[in-house]
Amino acid sequence: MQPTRLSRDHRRQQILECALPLFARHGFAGTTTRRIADAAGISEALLFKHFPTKSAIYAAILADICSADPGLERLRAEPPSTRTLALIVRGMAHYFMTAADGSEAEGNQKLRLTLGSFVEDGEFAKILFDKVEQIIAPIFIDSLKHAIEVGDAQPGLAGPRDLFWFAHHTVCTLAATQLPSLPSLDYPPLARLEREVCNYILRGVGLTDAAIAAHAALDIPFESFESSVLEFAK
Amino acid sequence: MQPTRLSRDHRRQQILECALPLFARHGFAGTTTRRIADAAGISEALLFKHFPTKSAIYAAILADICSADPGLERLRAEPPSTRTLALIVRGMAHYFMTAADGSEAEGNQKLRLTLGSFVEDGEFAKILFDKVEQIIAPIFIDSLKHAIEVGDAQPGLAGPRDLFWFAHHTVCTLAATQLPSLPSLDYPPLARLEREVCNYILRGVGLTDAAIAAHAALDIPFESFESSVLEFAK
DNA sequence: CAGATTGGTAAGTGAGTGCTCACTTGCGCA
DNA sequence: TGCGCAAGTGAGCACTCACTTACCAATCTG
Repeated sequence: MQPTRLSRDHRRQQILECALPLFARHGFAGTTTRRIADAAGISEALLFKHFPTKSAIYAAILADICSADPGLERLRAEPPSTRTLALIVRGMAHYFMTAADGSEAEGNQKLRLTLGSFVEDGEFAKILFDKVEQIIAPIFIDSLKHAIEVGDAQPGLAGPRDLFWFAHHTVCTLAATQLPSLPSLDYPPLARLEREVCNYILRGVGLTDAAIAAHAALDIPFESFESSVLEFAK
Repeated sequence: MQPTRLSRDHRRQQILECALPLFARHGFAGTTTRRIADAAGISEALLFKHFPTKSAIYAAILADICSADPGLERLRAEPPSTRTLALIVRGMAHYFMTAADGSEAEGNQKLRLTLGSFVEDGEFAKILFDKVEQIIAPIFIDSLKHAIEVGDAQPGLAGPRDLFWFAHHTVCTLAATQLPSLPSLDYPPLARLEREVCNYILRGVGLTDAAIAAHAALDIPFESFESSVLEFAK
């Protein structure tokens, strides 16, 4: 049969794209180079002409995925406000829930790799979290501080930065329970669950019930975190 | 050298105990039967006289660990109250935090297996969560309902059962970030972090700041979830 | 069109995998 | 005391692992 001849960069990229779902689903040890080669439609030999070791493929995937979070950076320009805070929480919840839902989604595989990273050395999770802390956390923190000044929120025991991560943690495991084909926990339908967990988080963060109610109008259907941000940016 | 001759049950149990940390740290695919046999100080042949396959060893471990949660059932007799609610949340946080801390702790390995289960088929997580829902959730739910009646808490969008799991999710990922030898997130010292996250959860669950403050006295040092329960039971 | 470069593979390599077999050792009990 | 049987093993099975070697066949360059 005729082999499809690709340029070096294209082939490399194709290998990574084919390997990602395998590593995400079966972990590092559970993924063989033979299966990666099969998925990419090439021989193992060619695989090892592009990457010196199996570990190198894994590392390249983790590096790639860390530097690809489009749409989030748009939020950085938004003014700190209670509304922005509610929007971030809502967007975060939606992002994680859709990640768990669509088995082919990019977020799904990112979540799987993150959970796997916890069990291993945690390095991937650390890199990813560093990036999140730089990009999203500041807006959250400023918005929460603003909400406290305005009287929409009451200061709590934990600082805004820790509260941001607590919010993240809540939706992270929540999404994880819905990740397997057979969810580990029964929950109400996604749309309702999303609103429930937002309510919990906003309360936990210190927002008053009045402030939460005032921003319940945000409960418009979002297509994705990015699109919600775009919508708000109008 | 002289082999130590054990009875069938003893040997079987010993194999499981030796295999648990290996599966927890390296996953199913990453753990070899040779290493298990080495850890148990026996030959691979003997291993396969006790278990027909490697999978059977893994399954036996998961089954064992699901049915071993001492101390929790004592809580079931406690009267539903705001104080009990605060105690459960505090105990849950402490249980997860110490699980992440001590690398040899039983909770550590349970957490690792649970996270791994999410990435795989989620079956182990489902079994474990079913058990938790039967044992701990009811006390939490009754206590929260009681707190609402008494005026210590305000009803929220989510029902008590979902709120219980939200609380669990928060501490679960929190613990996961502290699990690797190199934590994925920097946090304040354990004792403070524990109080911070309890504050967040109790707020999220709907408790008024007054009620939370009233039960801040629970912030006595706990040795473990079990001991905290025992202490309260006096 | 010669020749160098590059994308690509068939057919291996030693090391290691889960698992088995023929066999030995030692304890409980008649 | 000696026999039966369970505990225990060394050696090696068939197979898979990550990774190499040796060799094509296109394409580019002059």
